[in-house]
Parts: sequence; structure tokens; C-alpha cells
Amino acid sequence: MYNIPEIISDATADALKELYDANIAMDKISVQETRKEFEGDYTIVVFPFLKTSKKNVGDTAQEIGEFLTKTYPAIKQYSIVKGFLNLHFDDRFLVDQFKVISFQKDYGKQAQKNEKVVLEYCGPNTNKALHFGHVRNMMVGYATANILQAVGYKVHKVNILNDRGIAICKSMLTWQKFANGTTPESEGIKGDLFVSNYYVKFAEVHKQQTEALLTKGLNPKDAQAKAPIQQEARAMLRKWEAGDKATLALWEKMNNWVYAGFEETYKRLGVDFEKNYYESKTYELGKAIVAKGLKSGLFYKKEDGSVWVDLTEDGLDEKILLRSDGTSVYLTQDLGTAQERYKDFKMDQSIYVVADEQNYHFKVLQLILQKLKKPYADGIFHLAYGMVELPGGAKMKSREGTKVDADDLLDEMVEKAKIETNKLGKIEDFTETEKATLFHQIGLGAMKYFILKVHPKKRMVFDPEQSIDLVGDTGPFIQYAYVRTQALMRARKGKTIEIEQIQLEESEKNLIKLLDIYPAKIEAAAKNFDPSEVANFAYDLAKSFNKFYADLPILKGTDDKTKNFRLQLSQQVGAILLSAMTLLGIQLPQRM
RNA sequence: GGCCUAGUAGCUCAACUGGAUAGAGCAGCUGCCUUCUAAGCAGCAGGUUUCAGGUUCGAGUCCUGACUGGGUCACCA
Repeated sequence: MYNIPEIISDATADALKELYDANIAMDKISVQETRKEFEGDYTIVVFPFLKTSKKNVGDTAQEIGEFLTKTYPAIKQYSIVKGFLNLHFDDRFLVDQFKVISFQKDYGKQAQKNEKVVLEYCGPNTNKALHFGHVRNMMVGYATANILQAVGYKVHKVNILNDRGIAICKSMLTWQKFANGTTPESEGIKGDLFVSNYYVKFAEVHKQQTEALLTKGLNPKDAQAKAPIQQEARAMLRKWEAGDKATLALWEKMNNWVYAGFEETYKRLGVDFEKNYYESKTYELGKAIVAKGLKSGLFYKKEDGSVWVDLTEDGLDEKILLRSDGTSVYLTQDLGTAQERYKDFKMDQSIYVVADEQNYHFKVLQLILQKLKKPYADGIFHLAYGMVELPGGAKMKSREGTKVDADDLLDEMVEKAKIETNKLGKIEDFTETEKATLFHQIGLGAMKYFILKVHPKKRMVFDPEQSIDLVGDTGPFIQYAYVRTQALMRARKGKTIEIEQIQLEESEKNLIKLLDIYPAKIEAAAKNFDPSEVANFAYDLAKSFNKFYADLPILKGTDDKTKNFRLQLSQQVGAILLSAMTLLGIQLPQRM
């Protein structure tokens, strides 16, 4: 099905062919909604056609206008302002277009394609709790997966757990030293937070010891490396790599605490993964790939035994792939993980949702895989999102305690939703469970929308002092518009409705025009990997609906024909709001 | 320093990928609830789109150069 701007583009192409015998590229034809300070519904920009018409702007516009009004009865009249041809549509055409939309099942979604996508998101380290940056990652990843699914891709959502290395050893070490055998259960603390606390504890002790060494005259770098606790952590890492049983057992125990904690947060956020990958399991495979590349001469070994790849011809640097002691690095692990994934899914595309500070890493990763002639190399796409900053440009760092903990933020948002909702006093008849569900929906809706309305690649600022609004351009605003549509549906009592032709008001036309382009919006969002296009569309639609709702009577003071049409329009708006917000992973309540 | 990236109202974000007089929300000020939910609606005020050139019918958008911020260039992940 074509939307109205597409229909107009086609018609314009016909006009150009008929009038000037010219085939013009479709992307030269620009059709937009007429700006509200001018008369008309849609506007064609005629400047690009002047070369083919060989006439001045006014004449060209007039000829096209004449042709269109004569050929298409739906176009009632036209007007020309400068180089812009404004078309006025017959209401009947818009009503018919709306009818078509109403009858569509799964409006906005496309048929299944035969293309598989693996989308990796979240990617936490197992030594610290999830923070706001992870939340952005998860929101962008989850929404993008839904959007790709909506346009027909088969999407596999996967997670990568960075479960090995020196960092987790730090938490393990301080737990051994200071925890006296306590556990998340015994302390009643979420597992990831529990382990995270010992990571912070390590940083504290390390700082003290470093400072002590500094007073003895060591330089800062040496002091950090020679601090006893740092040495112990390194020793522990060596034991882990050597497969020491006790170390592995401790590692497993603490990681499991963390995973249990993560699971809780995933569940609250409503995200899920089809499969988990663990670096501890893929790094060996990565090493094997490196060994093969070494044999084929693609990589080379330095005197100290470390393995490198030279990417200077491609404008990049030399990159290390294996340390001199034979242990693997970040890149090695990602090579292994990619291979493992291809074995599992035979995907056409791999999307990595990872912060933009990793841009260089992914360039290198893809280039190496291309040089290795891996079939999945070209399908790699790094969906880079900007870092979340605190006001004043401060960065969030776990170690320095300047991060916003994901769970704290969720609690805070739900609490805020509760306070504001109770203030309004509209849900006194709800049960406690219903109330709890609603507060969760509103609090999370606000947070998710706050993140998703911003273009992923842009840095965003979050001020923990100010919290997230519930009024204006927010999640609850859209939820509220939906709730209004649902109240109307309850009043309608499920009666089926026949749509008849009526005279359209301005705010009704606006809604039809918005509904008309919803599928195109999803398609653009999928093409650009940009959920914010869906978020902003939902806001526009909600805003237009609120205006419609305020301007026009629906149930009372209308004749049957008008009432039926407005009810049907409201139902369709509700359905599309629900569809769009579901793509974003935001729930909509029936009442609020 | 090299490369990458961004700079739009006091603040947080838009701008259909080059189209008309740059739009929303928050914060500030006015109005609107005895008729469908005021988490709403209408209005006022707020801009030399960092700056300087260029490309063209037309530039917030493309090019060049500055300025400012961020990222990256680890035998960390």
C-alpha cells in the first residue's frame, strides 16, 4: 500500500512524463505536508524540474498543477507560492485512505524477509552493577531489534558477558579478604551490587597503598603497579588462566551472583536475550583464529612472542592480537565470538550495540575479519550510541562513584510515578496490584521514552538531581493520550462501525495524514537503526490526538455519522500508539 | 599531535536526509475543568543554528578553514 506522499510522487512523475516527456528520478521529487501557514494539504517542490521543463518556476508549477487537478479527481485545486505547488485534496479521498488503513491488519509491519540479523546488546562486565549507560544500550538495542523485526528481518538478540580478566579478579580478591564469607543472600543485597561493592572496595585499598608508595618516592605508574593488592590481583588472574580449581570455583560463584542480579534488572526493564555468549568461552576460539592467521602470514610475531596485525596500509595502526605471554586481548575474544555466532545463526547481518568510544575497535574488528575472508565480515554494523553524561560534561564512572545505578534510577522513577499519580487521585478504585503495575508502567515509560527520543548517536545529558519529567514531551504524555482513546472505546462498547463520508475538520485531517505515514516511519527507523524516529512520531501523533480531543466533541453533541467516524479515528490512533510504543518496549496502561 | 565526532532558545531535544517565516517540551508569564480523564488545550516571551568563507534558485543540513567540547590512537576490557 502506498502512502499519500508516494501517490503524489508517482502522479508527479506521470505529469512530468506527459508534459515534458522526461523521466525524472523519484528521489528528485520532494513531497511534503503543506506547512500550516499556507493553504493546502501536500506540497510539491517544483525547483528541481526546471531543467527538464525549460520554463520558469511559475509556469512549470501551473502546468503540473493543471495536469494533476485534471487527471486526479482527488486533487480539488492547487495554489502556487513561489516555487511550491500546494495541492488541496478532497475530503473523500482522505476518508477513503483512512478506511484502507483501518482495515489493515498489523498496519505498519511488513512481511517476513529471508534475512537473519544477530543483534548484540547490553554487554556488561561481571564485576559491576548496571548503570545508566547500560540502560541506554539496552533500550536502543531492544527497540532496534523490534523495529527490524517489524520490517521483516528475523532478529536474534544476544548478549555478551565480559566475565573474565583482571577486573573480576579484583572483586574476587577483596571479597576473599574482607567479606568474611557473607553472600548476597546473607546480606539481602542484589548480587551484582554486592560484587560491585567489592570492586569499589578494591579501588579504595589500591588508592591507599598507591599513595603510601608515592610518599616513598616511587613514580605514579610504578606505585600503582607495585601496590601489594594489585600484585595479588595479577597473581589471581594468572591462577585463573592456569585453571586453578579454587580460583575457578570462586569465580563461578561470584559470577552467578552477578547474573542473578542482572536477570532481575533485565526483567524489570523488559529486555531479553535469545542467547548469552561468554568471553571466558570464546577467547580460546579467538586464539585459534589468530593461530591460523599467523600461519597464513596475515599476522606476524614479534621477538617477544606477541602477535600483531599490520593495518597501516588501510590507514589504521598495528594492532596486538596476543600478548607476549600468549594470553588473549579484547580483540581476540571478539574474533572468537563472531565466529561462534556465525556457527549458531548463519546471519546475514551482525549488529553490535556498543558505545561510540569503541568506534575504532569495531573498524579494526571488521577489517581483520574481512582480511580473513569471513563470510560474515561485510555484514557487521556497529550501532554506536553516544555516552550519557552528567551536567557539566562529567562522565559516569563506576570506580569513581559518579554513575547512576540502573536499579536506583528505576526505583526513583516508579516512586515518582506513584507520587504524581496519587496526587491526581484518578485511580482510587484500583487494587494494590493494579496500582503497582501502573506505577511501574508510568515510571519506566518515562525513563525509556526519555532515552529513546534522542537520536542514538548523539551524546545525551542526564541530570540525576532533576529526575525525569512526567509532563510535556514525555512517555506519560503518550500513555495519557492512549488512555483517552481507551476510555472512548469503553464508551463505544465494542460496536462495529460503518465509516461514512463526512466533512473533515483540520485536526481530523492531521491525524489521518500522520496515520498514513506510520509504515514509512518504521521503515526509515529500521533503515537508519534509529528508534528515535518512532518515538518522535508517537509524540506527534499523541499531540495531534490531544488537540483533536480538545477541539472536537466525540460522544456528545455529534450526529451518528460524525460520532462513528471520530470513534473509529480514535480507535486507530490508539492502535498505532500501542504499536509504536510496543516497538520501543514501552507499555501503555488502560487507565491512569 | 593524527584520525573520528559533535556544536540549534536559559535547559533537554526536533527539523521528513538541500526546500517556504528553524519546531517541541521544561523553566517564566496569561487564559481554559457543573458536558467524552486538565499527566491536557490555547496563548505570550525566548534564535545572527559557534564563527568566517564557498557551492546554488535555495544551506541548520554539503565543501574549506578556524574556535570549543567529546572520543580514540594500551601487552585494559
